Amino acid sequence: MPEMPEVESIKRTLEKNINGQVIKNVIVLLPRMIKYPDSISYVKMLSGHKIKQIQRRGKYLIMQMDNEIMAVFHLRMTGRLCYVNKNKQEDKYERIIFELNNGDKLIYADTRTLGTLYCIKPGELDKIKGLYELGPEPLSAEFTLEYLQSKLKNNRGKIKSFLLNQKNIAGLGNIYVDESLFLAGIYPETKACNINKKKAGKLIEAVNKVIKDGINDGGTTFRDYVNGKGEKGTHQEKLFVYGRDKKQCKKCGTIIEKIKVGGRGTCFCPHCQKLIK
DNA sequence: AGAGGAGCCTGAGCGC
DNA sequence: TGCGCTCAGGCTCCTC
Repeated sequence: MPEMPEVESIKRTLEKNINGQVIKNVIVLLPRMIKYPDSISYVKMLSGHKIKQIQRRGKYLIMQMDNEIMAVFHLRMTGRLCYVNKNKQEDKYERIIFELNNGDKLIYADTRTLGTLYCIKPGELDKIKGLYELGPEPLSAEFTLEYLQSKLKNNRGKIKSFLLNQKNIAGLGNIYVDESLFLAGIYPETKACNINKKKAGKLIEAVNKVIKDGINDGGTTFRDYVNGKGEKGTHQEKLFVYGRDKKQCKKCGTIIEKIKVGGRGTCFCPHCQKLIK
């Protein structure tokens, strides 16, 4: 389940191989994955054009083309974007194939087919609402204590739901949110508006650390995630709470518990993470 | 307006 | 062995 560190790892492993390459042809095996415009226009807009560079924003991957077109990918849970050379055998879950001029391929594969692909012209960013409305990135200059406090103040929902909302902070998903809340010592059902300045500062530190460590480890692989070369990440070995329910907390030895918060499975340490009232 | 829940999807894992 | 159920989770859409 790719979150920001996984998508960043995909970007980094792909860029060396695809920047400057020309897309010879696009084969759309599952047209419904193309959300905008339609699959026929999608193929036309990209075929014969050079990939200038690949960028990441939140959990989105963006291929900038030489004709000012942007090909945008969101991998959701099981999407994978891999560079493969001509002789590699096919993946059962291939959905979209980008044939490159050198004979290699860029493959979009997706088991559960929940990923979304778009192709937009300059000025059409608002066609992708989720991308258009993204909040600041962790580790960026915009992700400040003042910003976080101003957002928390007006939010009466739970902090876990707040952190998962991409309009507040771009790129966090279930794994990194649970880990961030553990590091900050905050119980996931704490109301966002109850988090004071000191705790908000801890939360920023925690989010930044978790994201940075995740990127350095090449992402977290629980099930499907692989980078642009098809390799797994290693950050799963360092998780404190996610996927560790009924196990001992690595800090205090208390048994990690699992509850549902806003419909999401949520792991936490009942000793290390306190409800703030 | 903001919060919460359903739905989209397929595969893995479980109990019977 | 196999059936049916639940869960996994990012995001959009809908309702309250």
